[in-house]
Amino acid sequence: MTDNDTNSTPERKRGSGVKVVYDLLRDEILDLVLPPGSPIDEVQLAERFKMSRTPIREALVRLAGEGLIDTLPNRSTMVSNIDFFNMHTFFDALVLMYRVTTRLAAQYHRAEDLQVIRARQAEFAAAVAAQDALGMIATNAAFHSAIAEAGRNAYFTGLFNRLLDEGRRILRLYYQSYEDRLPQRFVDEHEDIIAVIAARDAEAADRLATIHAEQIVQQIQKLFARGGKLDIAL
Amino acid sequence: MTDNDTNSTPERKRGSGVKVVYDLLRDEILDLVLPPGSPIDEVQLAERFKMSRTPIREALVRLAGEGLIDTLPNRSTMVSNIDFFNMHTFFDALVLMYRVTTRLAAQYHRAEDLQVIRARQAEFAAAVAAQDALGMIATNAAFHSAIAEAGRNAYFTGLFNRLLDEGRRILRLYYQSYEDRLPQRFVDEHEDIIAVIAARDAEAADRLATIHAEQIVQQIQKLFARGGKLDIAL
DNA sequence: TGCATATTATTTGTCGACAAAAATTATGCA
DNA sequence: TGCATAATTTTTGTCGACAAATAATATGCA
Repeated sequence: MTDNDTNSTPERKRGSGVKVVYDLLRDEILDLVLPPGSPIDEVQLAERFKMSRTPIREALVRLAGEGLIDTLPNRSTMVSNIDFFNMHTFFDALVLMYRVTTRLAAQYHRAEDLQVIRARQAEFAAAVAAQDALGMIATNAAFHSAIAEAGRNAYFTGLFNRLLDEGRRILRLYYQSYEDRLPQRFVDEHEDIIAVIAARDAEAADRLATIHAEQIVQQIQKLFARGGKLDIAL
Repeated sequence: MTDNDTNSTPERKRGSGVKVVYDLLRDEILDLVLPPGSPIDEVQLAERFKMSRTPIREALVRLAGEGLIDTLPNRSTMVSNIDFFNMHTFFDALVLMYRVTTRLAAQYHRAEDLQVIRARQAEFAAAVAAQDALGMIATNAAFHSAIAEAGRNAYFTGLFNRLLDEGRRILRLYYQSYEDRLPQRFVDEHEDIIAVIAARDAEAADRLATIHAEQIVQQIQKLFARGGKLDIAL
């Protein structure tokens, strides 16, 4: 099965290889196309992407740095597991980042930020209307990520985006069982959040974000039963 | 100065190369041995560590993932700059993480955690007594990192350790000018923090951590003048 | 001399190959 | 047959080399 068939230029732009592999693997992991525990084979990926193992390995190192894959020293690499036992730490962090980023957005956003946020909200509403579960997950994350960007704190957006990624995996699990559910309320809450951000009301933003975040956390917790939440008043 | 002296086996354990390079470069960056803007030359590092460019590059990819170095696509790599213009985002994140990690430590710590924390505090006190500026910076970070570990939230400890790293660079700048200063108060405040953690008083832990964090922030801000702070009540 | 273009040099990204570790299978002995 | 040891296979970590991309330098022309 020699593959030097008719292609004249097997050329892809230099340096683009890692990004292609990284982006695709990342999406496949977050969408559970590669479920937790899936083995990652360098040689196999090299064949699949028609490149040597070097750029593949660089992409894997990056993914490992973000905790999306786990690498055993001299042995196998696999998609990292979802830590159900410590799920509460995820919820604690998610709620706090929802609050902080929304609050900072109310304080520091500029006019153009609101346009982006409203565009994301429109996409989310469209996904909800279309009953597109995967689309809802992705656009919801994009919506809140846009809010975080308006807050202009790279440390918070960094952690938050990571949490949203992990949430994408968890929600993917969730929506596999429930399919489509409780969406319209989220759309309405998003509108309220946009309003208080536009009004630069940091306290209200904090309050609404808290409610919004705990709402979604509770929905997920119904599935992965477990008690207690971060007792932090702000 | 050829150094293939008497050693028969120039062999270093397989897979250990990246860690050596990563750890050393990381320390040199955080201690400002490699100041922001320093060029990173792969070939030069390969010669220095007597290995090929492959493990060097992997170490660099990791460092880039943590934001410690910046990589221009097809061109040079250099130690990332300290973003003085957005220093307030650093302070906001640092204060919040001080609070959250200390609060969680009060809630979730175990007996053995306190032993570790007290050991770190002893090391910090020793560094203060010895007027060892570099030691103070490192042991102070280790002390708070140990508290964060006791809080058992990997998301928070991840961001916090990153902030402590960045703080190590900034403090290194700070202590270069002021040398030794205001240390005993920090030692005392540490003791108070340990006490409220041991008493499992989350509210007090939050309060003391806030004061402690803002204390250090204000000291640094005196140098890098700039107003405003995260207006978040908790 | 001043500037645009061409040549050279430097550095990065990618490749194929080899060796070390671990896993897997085979072999030998009781 | 059962188990310890040895051979084989598989997969990872490392290496040296080459080519593309950029920077630095040289060349030619007005």
